Amino acid sequence: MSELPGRFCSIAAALEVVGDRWSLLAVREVSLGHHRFGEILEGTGAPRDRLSARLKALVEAEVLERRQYSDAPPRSDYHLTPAGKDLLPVLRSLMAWGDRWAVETPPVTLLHHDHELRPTTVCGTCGEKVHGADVHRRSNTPTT
Amino acid sequence: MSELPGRFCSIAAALEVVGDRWSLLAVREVSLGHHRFGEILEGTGAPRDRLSARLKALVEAEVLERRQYSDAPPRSDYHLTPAGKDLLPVLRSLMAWGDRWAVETPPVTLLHHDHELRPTTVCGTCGEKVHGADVHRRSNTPTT
DNA sequence: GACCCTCAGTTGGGAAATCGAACCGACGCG
DNA sequence: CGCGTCGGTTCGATTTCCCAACTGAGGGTC
Repeated sequence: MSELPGRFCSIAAALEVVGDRWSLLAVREVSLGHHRFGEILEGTGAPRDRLSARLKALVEAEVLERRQYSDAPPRSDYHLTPAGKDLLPVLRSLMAWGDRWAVETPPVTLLHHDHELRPTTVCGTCGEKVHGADVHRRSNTPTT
Repeated sequence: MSELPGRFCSIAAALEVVGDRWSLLAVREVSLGHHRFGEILEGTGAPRDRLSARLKALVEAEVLERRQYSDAPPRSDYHLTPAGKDLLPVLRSLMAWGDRWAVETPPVTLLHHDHELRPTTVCGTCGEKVHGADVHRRSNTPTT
């Protein structure tokens, strides 16, 4: 992780890992069950070399795991690590935003069990739905 | 919005708008109450020209609004539109991910009223906490 | 009015990332 | 042997990015 010029925060840190043009789309493809290079290539539309580099970086960052599933011919596929699975809420919120503000017709709907999923953020501590006005920042408590 | 080569989805559409290196950081700065160009510049660490271009694009995409608050000298500042405010859940989930997987020490804590906010995704329809295994995709219902 | 400062950009040129297309090597098939 | 597939890598051209310098409108001071 390089020295960042701006304010340090975990959003910037997260974007250092998955903030480029293709990473999140690659994670989306893997999460959709497309594990092989060619599938991810087609699903994302990324150039081969970019995808190759990104997958390498995501494996390095432990977002994806590369598994060799055949020796002859040598074939491997990509799977989500725990960190990768933890990106799914990010993808869901991004998709919800895109549905609302970046496309005319939402192309897919997520199903939660048998009904529509409407992703909603609540506070894990008190269970209450989160409204922007209720949230404030606290500097890191310097208690070592 | 250009023609995308890969699978069409709202995640890709969202990333077309805010998927570059500086957009989300700029939105973060504005959401933190830093509305002026110089503040956003310092907070993000972006080059001036990049930031200028990004802010222009975000205004164009109706994520930010530019308001002239002084004629002499001509000064304007940037505010979140409804679409911009709707990005806050994305930022929160990204921050939660970064806290967990991209930094050692979470530098800030969000407060919900007077206690720690732990962002959690629930289904808005049934209120149940969302687990990845419960979520499935449905193609767009072609019912016009 | 001369001088210097701030703020919000714009401009220019070089460095770096990105792109599409072509190529490569290991293998499988007939 | 010749062809096709899969998963990349390499190449050259294009695009984007970054940094530093400049602009331009105005303000503050003497």
